[in-house]
Amino acid sequence: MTRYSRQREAIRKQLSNRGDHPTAETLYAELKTNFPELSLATVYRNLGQLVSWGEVARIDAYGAARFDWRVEPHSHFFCRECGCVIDLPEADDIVPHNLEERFDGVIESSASNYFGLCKECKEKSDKIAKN
Amino acid sequence: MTRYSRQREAIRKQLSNRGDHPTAETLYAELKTNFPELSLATVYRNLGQLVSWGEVARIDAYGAARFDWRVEPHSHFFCRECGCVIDLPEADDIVPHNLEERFDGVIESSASNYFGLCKECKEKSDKIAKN
DNA sequence: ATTACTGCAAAGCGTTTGCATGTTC
DNA sequence: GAACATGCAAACGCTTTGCAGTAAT
Repeated sequence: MTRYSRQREAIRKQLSNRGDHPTAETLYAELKTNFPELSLATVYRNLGQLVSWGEVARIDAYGAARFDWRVEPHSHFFCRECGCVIDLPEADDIVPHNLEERFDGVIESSASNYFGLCKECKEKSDKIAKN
Repeated sequence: MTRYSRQREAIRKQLSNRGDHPTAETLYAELKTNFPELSLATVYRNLGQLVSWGEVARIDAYGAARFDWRVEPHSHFFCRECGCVIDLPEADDIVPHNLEERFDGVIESSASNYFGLCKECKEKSDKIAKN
């Protein structure tokens, strides 16, 4: 059976308070300030549990995994400049019609990833281009 | 300038001969039989170059990266059972209309990933279910 | 009292890098 | 002979695991 743990509760709270998609390391650093004895392994272990319980989504990003409080399927944008990950305005993780008919296996889920420059990085590069 | 190398040529050939999406390790193991002095680092270095030259695509899969001779954008299916990666019948990596208008950055590319059971694994699990 | 959860450190995996040597131009 | 490419091993970054101790039920 699963038991209460202060650490898990803190991780849950921290992740739900942030709207974004922190890495385990980021979460760890933040929690560590008010929780000096916390260990990174505990963060990973708890995130793993939350994911397996369907409370949290794991975004297998390029580099370190990111964790997302929003579990409903939705798309993500990855900025190639600053590495940030942004929720896209609406879910479009819909399997295109015909695809399932023409594919011989079973498609259970899908994820669309978009790549480019986020607003901030776009503005920065525009500025540089003007000079 | 870039120079000829037997190793790079062998990697190119091996990757283009296979229709699938091998990992660096798989490629290395295969080439090693006819090329005993080959080093894994060389495989990684050359794959990296081929990717940066646009000759090969890197699929940042879950676990180890996979490499794909097909560079035109197309979707991939990941089997949760055997871990295989399959090209999907047709490219649908099209940025949904409206999305670019409602997103404040620049979307340069996208990738759709599908997850589930491949044909073989589906048949296996069907068989087990019948017993 | 039982057994889940913790912290720590060590190991794991995939990948990259430093360096001396070999190869291509 | 200049510079790119190689092989090897060591280091890397992210993540998991083994273990002895702590804490929740």
